[in-house]
Amino acid sequence: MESISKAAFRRLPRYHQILNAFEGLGREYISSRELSEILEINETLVRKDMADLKIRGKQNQGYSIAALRLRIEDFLGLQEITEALVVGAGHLGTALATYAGFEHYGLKIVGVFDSDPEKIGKRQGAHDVLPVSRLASVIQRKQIRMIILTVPREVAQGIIDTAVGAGVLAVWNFTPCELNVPPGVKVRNEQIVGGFMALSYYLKNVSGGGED
Amino acid sequence: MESISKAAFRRLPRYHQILNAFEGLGREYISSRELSEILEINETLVRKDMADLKIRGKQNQGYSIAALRLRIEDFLGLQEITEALVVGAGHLGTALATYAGFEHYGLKIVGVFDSDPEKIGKRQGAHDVLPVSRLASVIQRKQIRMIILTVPREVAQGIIDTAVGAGVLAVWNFTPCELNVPPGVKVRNEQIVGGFMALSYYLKNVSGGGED
DNA sequence: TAGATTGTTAATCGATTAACAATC
DNA sequence: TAGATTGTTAATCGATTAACAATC
Repeated sequence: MESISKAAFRRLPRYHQILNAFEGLGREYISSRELSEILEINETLVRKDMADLKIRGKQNQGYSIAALRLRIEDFLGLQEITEALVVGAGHLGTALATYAGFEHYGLKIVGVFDSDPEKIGKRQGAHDVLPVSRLASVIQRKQIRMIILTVPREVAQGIIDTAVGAGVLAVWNFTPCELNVPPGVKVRNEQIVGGFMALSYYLKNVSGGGED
Repeated sequence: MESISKAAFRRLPRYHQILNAFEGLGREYISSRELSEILEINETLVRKDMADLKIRGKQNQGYSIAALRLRIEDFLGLQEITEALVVGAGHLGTALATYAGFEHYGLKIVGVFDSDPEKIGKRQGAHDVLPVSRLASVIQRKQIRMIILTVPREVAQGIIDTAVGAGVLAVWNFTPCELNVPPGVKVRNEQIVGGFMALSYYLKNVSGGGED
């Protein structure tokens, strides 16, 4: 398995996004200096990340935007299609299930589930909402490896157990709980409220004088 | 301004969430060992974080869950009410505007804005959707310091300029762009797709053998 | 008492940055 | 050529961990 440092790994999505934006503007090359200024990190660190990715730049021009973007996509496996199911058809689940932008990253939502009889059968984007009772069989039939969890916290662990039992290996968890999974299953916790906490801390302290 | 290391700061939301869960179960104390196992970090690191927060534990028992939770809330300013406006009344904006859980953190959504005439005037949770043209005046009148941005990327910079011009100091940014703001304004980028990228990398590499 | 636990210091590890050579 | 840039090594900085004393 190719690998880079944890810290560099966390920077990849941000590089990728900037590359997309610059590509949209028709730019061909980007320098480590530009990337470092946008991300507010050190210039050398950008070059080190590029070296770790085994990307080489051109003297006087910088790095090829297209090549770098493709390299990151390849590294992260974004060029293969990942089929995923959304469990929980609330507002957040609906937002994720219908967000068109994901297709650029190879993420394809192939089903939406809920346990609320009110929601089951209703159309949501390209899918009808299915009952959670059918989750396991769909995972097995379609060989699904990822689920996106946007259910109430009380039912999260039960659903993940079902999904993992049926063969799921990756869980994108938007519920505010630490879930238990067997070894070999990866959970990514979004814990969205963490972002608010950082801003709250800033606001609390900004008034008193200190900046940033 | 009280401060702790960046890395410790990022752990606070996770500590907080675990404390909530344990408090819900009626537990009074939690040991550094338990916290470390749930978060999959080193036990000593937990104790160091507690020391940085100036929280003292009890020999043989651990840390008082209630005291620790309150300390984190106090540190992050979660005990004051933060009024915020949601800009963008799509699915994600609606999810955030109607999520009841935020009130436990002091976050109070006091308005929802959109530029789509179809959406303006419609009820959303406790609020009517207002036109973006009125954003600046509402910010000024209510002295709003935070906005939550869930608009299409093309209009994000324009809206942030308006909001910052009207006095906003903190931006919770769910759009996939790096926004320009003057010094003294804090932007928190959620870049949700980053979470998917981490899982995609995992799935790409797990089949080949390596675990986790 | 023995066991469980906290709290602290010093050692280690990993990530970032400074310095500088190479090159277009 | 001078200037702009990459790429790499060594130095520094910050975060984590190991070791261990203290104490209930």
